[in-house]
Amino acid sequence: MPAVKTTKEDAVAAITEVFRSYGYDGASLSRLSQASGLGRSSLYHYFPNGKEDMAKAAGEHIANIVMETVIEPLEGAGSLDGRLGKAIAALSKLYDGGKTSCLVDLFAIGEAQTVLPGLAKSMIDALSVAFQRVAEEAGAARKDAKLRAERAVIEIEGALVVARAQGSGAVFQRALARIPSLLLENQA
Amino acid sequence: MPAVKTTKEDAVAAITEVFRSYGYDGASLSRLSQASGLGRSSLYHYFPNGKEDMAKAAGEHIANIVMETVIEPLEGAGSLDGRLGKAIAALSKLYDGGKTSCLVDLFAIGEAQTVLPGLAKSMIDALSVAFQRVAEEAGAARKDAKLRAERAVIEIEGALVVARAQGSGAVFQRALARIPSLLLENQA
DNA sequence: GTCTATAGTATGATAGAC
DNA sequence: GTCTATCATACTATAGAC
Repeated sequence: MPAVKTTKEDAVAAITEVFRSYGYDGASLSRLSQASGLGRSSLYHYFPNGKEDMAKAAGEHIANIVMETVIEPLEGAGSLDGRLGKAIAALSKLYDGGKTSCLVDLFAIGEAQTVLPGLAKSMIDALSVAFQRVAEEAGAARKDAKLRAERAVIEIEGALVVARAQGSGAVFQRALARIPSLLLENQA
Repeated sequence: MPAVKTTKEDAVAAITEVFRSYGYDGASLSRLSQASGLGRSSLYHYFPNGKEDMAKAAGEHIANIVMETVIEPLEGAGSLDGRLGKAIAALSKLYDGGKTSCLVDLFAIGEAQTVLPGLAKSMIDALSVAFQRVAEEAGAARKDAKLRAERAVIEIEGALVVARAQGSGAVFQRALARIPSLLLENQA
């Protein structure tokens, strides 16, 4: 078998990072081409609808990572603390300790909203539901669990914004550390 | 005195809303011109350095509003509850109940970071310090107060992101309602 | 699949008349 | 201060050779 050079998967990963750094509008084809190592023509070969397709691929890429490394561990086997620990570790890795942004944030700005309708909302909903189930399993009533989950998601998104503004991921790490007590503590 | 038609102040307000809706990259001169009612030439008359100057004006505009309607009331006279209530009402108005975005978020993306260095951080810091003083006045130790303030700022920024993703301001209103207990409750 | 070349459009920005 | 006209550049996207 020949040595794999640049697979589409590699390109999608590189493209995703460009969108996460520059947002939809700021992710020009020049940057996407340079980051992926693919020329313009190659980009259009893999993504016939151009930038729009690339953004969709980036969204799916991140959604898959979140599903596999955050949501599934939360719904898997093991102790609540252990499952939550895995999810939090995955979030820390996904956002590079607070140094990278969230596509939910960036893809809900301006025109990106119309090219990727529903993506941001569906990702927020998926994480909220998973957190809610964790809180319910810990003994919280449905309504309380829903609120706790909402607060956990807000902490994550808010801490990423503050971290980016401050140029330091420390605030994100502190926020992640609060998630367990936020979801599990002081249950009836 | 002649009837005031379109003052620079009005233009800045309109321009600010464009940046808040589309981000720095998405705020094209066409949109800025249309929203402000000023032609391209007029825009360059008021803002000699073009888009960069407009973004700076937008940043200063928002910073002034935050200072006058949020920070100053927090540091003014009256009961803690009353002052905090004023600040929260101002935040609700500033973000239109969660329907508009925060420039701290949008101006910390991609190239906007370099054209407006420090703006996002300084706004986060100013609000954090004001919240911290409130928590300290309520009896919190400095370290605890600093953490409470950080969490309050995270709640605001995070709730705005989630609200935008969900297309509903309800989550932002709930977050604002949590600020008082977050800063004042369970003090030693 | 990747290359070169280029179309067509939008961008940010200027010049000069009024 | 606003207008028309325009510049140079960057953009997304496409065509056709290889």
